[in-house]
This record gives sequence, C-alpha cells and structure tokens, in this order.
Amino acid sequence: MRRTKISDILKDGVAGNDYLVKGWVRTRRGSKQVNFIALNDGSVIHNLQIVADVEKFGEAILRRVTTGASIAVWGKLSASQGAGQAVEMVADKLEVIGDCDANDFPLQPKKHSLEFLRENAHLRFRTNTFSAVARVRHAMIFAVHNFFTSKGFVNIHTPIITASDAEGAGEMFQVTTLDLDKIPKTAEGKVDFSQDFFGRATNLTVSGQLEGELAAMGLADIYTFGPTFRAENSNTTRHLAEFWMIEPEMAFYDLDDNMDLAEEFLKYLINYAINNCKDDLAFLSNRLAEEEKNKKADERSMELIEKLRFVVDNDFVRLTYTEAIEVLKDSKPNKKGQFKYPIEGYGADLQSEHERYLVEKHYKKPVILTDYPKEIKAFYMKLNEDNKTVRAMDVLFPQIGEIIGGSQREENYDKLMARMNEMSIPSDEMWWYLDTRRFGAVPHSGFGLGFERLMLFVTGMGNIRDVIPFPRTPKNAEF
RNA sequence: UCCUCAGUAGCUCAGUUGGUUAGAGCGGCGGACUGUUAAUCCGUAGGUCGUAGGUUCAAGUCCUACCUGAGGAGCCA
Repeated sequence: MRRTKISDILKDGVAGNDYLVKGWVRTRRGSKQVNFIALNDGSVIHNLQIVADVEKFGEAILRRVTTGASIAVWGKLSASQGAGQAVEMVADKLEVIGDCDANDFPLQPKKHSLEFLRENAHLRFRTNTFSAVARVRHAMIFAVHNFFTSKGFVNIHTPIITASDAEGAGEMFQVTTLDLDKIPKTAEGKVDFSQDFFGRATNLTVSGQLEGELAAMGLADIYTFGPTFRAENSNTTRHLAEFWMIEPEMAFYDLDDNMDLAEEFLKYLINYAINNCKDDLAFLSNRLAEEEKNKKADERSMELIEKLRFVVDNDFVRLTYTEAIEVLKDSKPNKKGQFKYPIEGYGADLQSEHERYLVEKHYKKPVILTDYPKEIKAFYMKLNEDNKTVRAMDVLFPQIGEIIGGSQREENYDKLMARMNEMSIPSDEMWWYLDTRRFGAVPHSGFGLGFERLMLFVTGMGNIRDVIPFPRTPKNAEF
C-alpha cells in the first residue's frame, strides 16, 4: 500500500477506506483499553488522530510510540467518535520506524518559547508554528516566481561572490582561500590578493542589483531571487547576516512605474497567502492572539488575516520625503517633544520612530516615500531636476518598517560619474556598470524586497530569526 | 556597536529586607483509569542557581568583569 499524506486524507479521504500514513508522533494518550496518537507528517498543520486498541497491539509496542517517534500506521479512516476532529484512523497495523527517547528529546507536547526553539533549530520543523511558517515561506517563494513569470520577467542568477566592494550596501564578508595564519604580503605590507583564488579581493554579494541592471539592458524585465550577505553587527528582530532578496530591474520604467509594480507585487504575494495558506494562517493568527493576550488592547496588533486583507484592499499612500517632513514637523509627537530625534526640517534622516508614526499612526496603511535628499541615498539613484533629491522610493510597512527599497537609476553617464566621484566610489572598478550608460542607455528602475521581512508581515511572527530555517546572525551559525 | 532587561530542574517560571536541608506546574519514570484532545488521578527521580572573582559570620539574593539570550537604537532589506 502506498503512503497517503495526511493533507490528502483530510481533504478527500473516504471513511471506510484503508490507508497507510507515516509521520511523527506529537502525543499519545489514553487508557488501558485504547490509545490515541496525534500524528503529524508535515503536509498540513493538522494532526491525524490514530486510535489504537491496547490489547490488539500490546503495551510493548505502544510504549515506543513516544512524542517525537516516527511511525507507520495502516488503518481504516472513520468518523471520529470524539470531539476535536472530524475523522480519525482506526489502526490495523502499527510499526515504529524510528524510536525517540522521551527522556532526551527536547520537544515536549507543550508550548515552547521561540528562543528555545531557535536553540533547537534542527528539530523545530516538527513544531506547529515552525512548520506553518515553512509552508507559508514555500508558498511565497512560489508566488514570487509566479508573479514575475506571468509578467514576462526573466529570472537571473547574479553572482554570490563578487569582486566589487563599491556597492555601498553595507559591510561585506570576505571570501578567500589564503591561509589566514600565513597571509602573503605585498612590498607595501598589504595583503597580497594576487595570490588569492581569484587573484583579487572578493566578497559575498550584498546585492544583485548592479548585475541585474546589466541583464535588464537587454532582457528588459528581469528579477533576481538569491541569498544576500551583510556583515553588519546588527542585533535586531529584522536583520540577518544572510537573507534572501528579490530584486526586479526593469528597462523603460520610471519611478511611478516602479512604485506601481512594487505595490502590485506586494499585494499579489499577500493575496496569494490569504488564498493558499488558509490553515497555516489561521493557526498563525491564533498563535499571535495567544502571544498578545496579555498585552493591553491598544497595543495588540490587528488580527493577522484582517491585517493582510487590509493591505490588499487599500492603496498605498505615496508622498515625497519633503512632504513627509512637513507632516512630521506638524505632528503631535514632534510638537510635544515625544520624538527622540525631533524633526527640524528638510535634510533630516528619517528614524524608525518617524517611519512608524507615518505608517502606524498618521496614515494607518503602507506608505511609499519618494524623492529623498541625495546625501542619504546611494550613488546610482537618478538625480531630480532640483539637483537636491533623487528618485528613490522606500515602501514602509507597519511593525517592520522598510520592506522595499528602490529607485529609478541614473542612466546619464556624466551625471552618474559625477555622483560616483562625489561619493568616492572607485569608478575604474565599475567600468562594466558604466558601460551600460555608454551603449544604448535607457531609463530604468528597480527595487529590492527583503524576503524575510515579507515573511514577518505575512506570518505575524515578531523575530526575523523565526521565519528562516537557519538564521545567520552575529555569533550564531550553529546549524 | 550602544542602551535596557534577563540567565534558578529537560521546559516555563516562583524564590519576600542576604539567614536552616532551593520550590511549583508541565515533561520523564512507575502505577491507576472503557474515547482521549497539551487527558485526568496517585507516586517518584531530577538542580555545581550562566562563568570567574569579590563583599560578608552567611550570597540564588549585594558588587565587578566576562559569556549568552531578549527587547529597543543605529545600519539597512
């Protein structure tokens, strides 16, 4: 008999039919006569209840059916006599596939803290919360490719090892095969990278954008979806040293086209989750409510699915940095001195507290801020007519802040060179990037979406380390 | 990196102004129980109180340093 997944049994299993299921035991309970086994195989958040007659199987084998053990069960599906589940399986035959010493197994049939599960990242796939997150994560990965495929975008694998250290997106991890105990030095006493594997200094990528732009200057609409590495010593609930980023890059798109795409993209992804991850989202919604039940009413977040619907159903607010500064300057917290960093006027770098005020208090919906002062943005962003601001856009979400950062790119060779010189970007190393501005340059735009930040929003989880299987953060690369 | 808080049994936590043999619930183990829903009931084992110093007659409790974790900030996605 072939194994049937529990998700399939719950969806279209026929009472009276025989099935074979395999999975991991969540709990076993019962009396002298009958045992109930909650079995989960990862295909769905729900367990299948196995009913096992004690006399039929004997104590010896049932004792081995402990929390965490893997078993195979042959049996007949039937309507459940007990409350709590519609169907259950009455076992005819039961085999223990892998024993699990209940004394040593860290997971117990009870609530565990997320911190504890993080320290047991190798086992947390067996928990409701984490398996739900993992399934939603997969659905979102699929939806990303679906969205871009439907729009005729081409997925590009940009390099993970890069020689460019000029991307300006943060501290980089160095990649080397040099013996760190015997580093070859040049005559000037510097590290002699000519002896290194690539014959030059290399790093892990902090962004696929520059290479993405090259591809867009030929394929027109491309996107990347790959790992990204930042060696920042960031210790927050929304930063990882290794994360996944989606970076579309579109020829002939101006900033408005870019914003339209970003908004449509986010709404598509969230809508996809609502329609395709119902059970997992319902569970995660409960989990969130449970976690926040001790909070004051006004500090609780909106119900998860309601929150997702809200984003899908409403237009994002779009305003320029300069307009945002005016709003913030006239805001109550600013006048009452409640901001740690008071807003004086144009030029201020917006802090988290300001972004949160705009998104969570003032507009109460996602906000796209555009046209930031050039001083606080990257060199490649297109300069506006005013010579002061650049065509940047940040999409700000409640709780998580910046979920997307993007811009229209500077396609004018001279202006780009000027900006690079102003910001001391070594243009000679970037000859290949500059070449696109020499040969058939076109207006183009793109953005980067932090995949795990999207996951935070969709799942309602509070810590980015819980929406990626094996988080990489400062001092943590255990698994 | 900075600020704040925390580290006591396998897990979640309590431990009163420093004062006898450090507690609970859950989990484990043993037993009871005719269908359970994190089952219930009875019994039982289990702790160098994060590490290293220091103050004191006496430290889980006070002080210092370090380690680890969490939350916030910065950097950003």
